[in-house]
Amino acid sequence: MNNCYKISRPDNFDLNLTLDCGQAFRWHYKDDKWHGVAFGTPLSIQQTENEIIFFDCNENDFNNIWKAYFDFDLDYKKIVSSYNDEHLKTATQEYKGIRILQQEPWEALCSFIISQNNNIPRIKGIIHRLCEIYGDGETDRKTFPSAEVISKLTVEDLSPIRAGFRAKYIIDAAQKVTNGDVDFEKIKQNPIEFGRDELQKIKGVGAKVAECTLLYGFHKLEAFPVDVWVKRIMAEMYPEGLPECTKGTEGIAQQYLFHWRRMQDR
DNA sequence: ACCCAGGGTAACT
DNA sequence: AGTTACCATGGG
Repeated sequence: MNNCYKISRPDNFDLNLTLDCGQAFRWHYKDDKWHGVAFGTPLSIQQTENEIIFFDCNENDFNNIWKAYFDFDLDYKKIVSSYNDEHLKTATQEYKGIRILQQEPWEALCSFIISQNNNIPRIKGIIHRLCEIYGDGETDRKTFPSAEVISKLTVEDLSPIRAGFRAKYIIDAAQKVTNGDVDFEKIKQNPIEFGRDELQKIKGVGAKVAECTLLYGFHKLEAFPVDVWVKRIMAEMYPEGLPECTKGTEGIAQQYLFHWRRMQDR
């Protein structure tokens, strides 16, 4: 239980920014560490100047789960340095180290259904209650409940999580994922347009939720979620659209711009 | 009391 | 095809 696994800190990786930039909702910071659960596995993780320390984690867990989760195999330095645009240069320098997590598709889908017309603190609260009630494991380290489990619930069963009008959407998503109407394997294997159509079969999933699911759950880096903040950015800075240099990694550019713009209003 | 939040749906013109 | 009220909930 006390074993930990250390790596030297990768280029362009900042744990605090990556876990607290509105892409994942289950991590919380306490006693100099981040605590969370992904792929059914709890983790505590700490960043020092030169190292990343994974607590209660062996080499297998690192290689099988966390290496991909934190996207350590992708060269962000190279991608970000290709952004020859003034706003993007500013955002990527000021918030250097944000990465796109590779979350579980179902968790990403469910989380961003909950995100609609909602704010981040409340999204976190709803997801926390969902996991505490229907996930497995110890308190505060519960797994994210599977689509199969949620597919058998009713709107009344979900009332304690206080998701409001989104409860029926969560259940519809769980049922379609479980019965095969929405096929995650096909979304993985096919071009992004397929995933857009497939995910929007679900009630309560429109363009924005689909883009978030494709970006954070399927690592489709060309996905480009447009929420109220990105809408402001586009109106204020890119009335003609995103610059060419972001082609293929629009989702990464979006994450930097989203966080940068949000921080300006506080 | 009013407005907003990592939106989407349905019912209007 | 393009607008608009409404949807639950909670914080400012």
